Amino acid sequence: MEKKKLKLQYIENKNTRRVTCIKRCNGLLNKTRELSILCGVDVCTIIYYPNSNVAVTWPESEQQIKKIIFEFENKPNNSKFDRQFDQKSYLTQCVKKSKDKLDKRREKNRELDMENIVTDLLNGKPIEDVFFGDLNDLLTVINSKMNMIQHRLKLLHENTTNNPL
Amino acid sequence: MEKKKLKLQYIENKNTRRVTCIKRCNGLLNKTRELSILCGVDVCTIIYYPNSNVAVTWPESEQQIKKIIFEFENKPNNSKFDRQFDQKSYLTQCVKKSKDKLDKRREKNRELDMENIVTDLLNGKPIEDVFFGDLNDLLTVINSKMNMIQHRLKLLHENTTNNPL
DNA sequence: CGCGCTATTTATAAAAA
DNA sequence: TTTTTTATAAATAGCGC
Repeated sequence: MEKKKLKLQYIENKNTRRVTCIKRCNGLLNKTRELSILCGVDVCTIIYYPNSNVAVTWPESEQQIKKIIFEFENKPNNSKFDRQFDQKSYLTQCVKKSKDKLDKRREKNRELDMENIVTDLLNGKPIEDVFFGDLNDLLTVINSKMNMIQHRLKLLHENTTNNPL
Repeated sequence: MEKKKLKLQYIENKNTRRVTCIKRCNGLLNKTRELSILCGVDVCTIIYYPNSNVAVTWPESEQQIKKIIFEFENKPNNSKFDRQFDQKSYLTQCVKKSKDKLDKRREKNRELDMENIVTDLLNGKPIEDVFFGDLNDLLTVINSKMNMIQHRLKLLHENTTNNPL
């Protein structure tokens, strides 16, 4: 049943689309209900079935839906349009956060690259084939690995000494 | 990381609830977006964060949300309240459907019970310990298993004959 | 059509960092 | 506390009846 990874685009095949629609509508309403119960949040979901005049909703009661809509339309501090901070500092913050994340990713990628190189070496790749620029980082990785190994050996030793079973 | 099966009830622990809320709000908005894109459905989700005046929504644009709400409030054949059939026959139908489902479940459970008994027997439980009332069903299960085995043996034989690799 | 199944993907609870 | 990771539960695509 070779289920392929979801491509997020309009499903052209009519029947497939219908089936998916039914499944996902149920899923969505269920998720809405769960969020409401688990976290005590005011939440509503309204779905219009295509080519029909039928709307399905959660909560199911028309009254409750109207209450939530009413709140939405009348709350002064509505939605995300009204921030506690001005637009510029908000954006600055966002950019900084993204940069930090990117840096972490890069670091992580670099580590993984190094691990791959180590694996290649262990599999017989000659050290001469490693790019010169990688050698420094490689050394760092190897040192850190050595430290880990020594640390674990020490723990193991302590364990064996204290619990000589 | 023993994640237990979700108990659908208000999460008392404040921190747990907050974390769950953030995750599930994101999940819910994402599911809403996916349904909309995959199936081309008009759909919206509105969430009020607890203890705040902030609402998060999908679609994000206030204009689009208002459009969907407007539809909801003005469509004549709104929602499930307007059925094509009268209430009584609808309920009768529902009850019958549920009963059928229950019967199927019972049957399935019975099968699983029998399989457990077979397992116990194979593990050395004496046949005398099996309840008398179960013996008949047990025989049925065993016969069906035997048929399956014979069927597969047959297939295997055909395969070997046709493709004598 | 709608149900049930199952391989996979996705979501997420809880632990670790 | 927030973030990341990990392991498990839940959703669901594709298929057959």
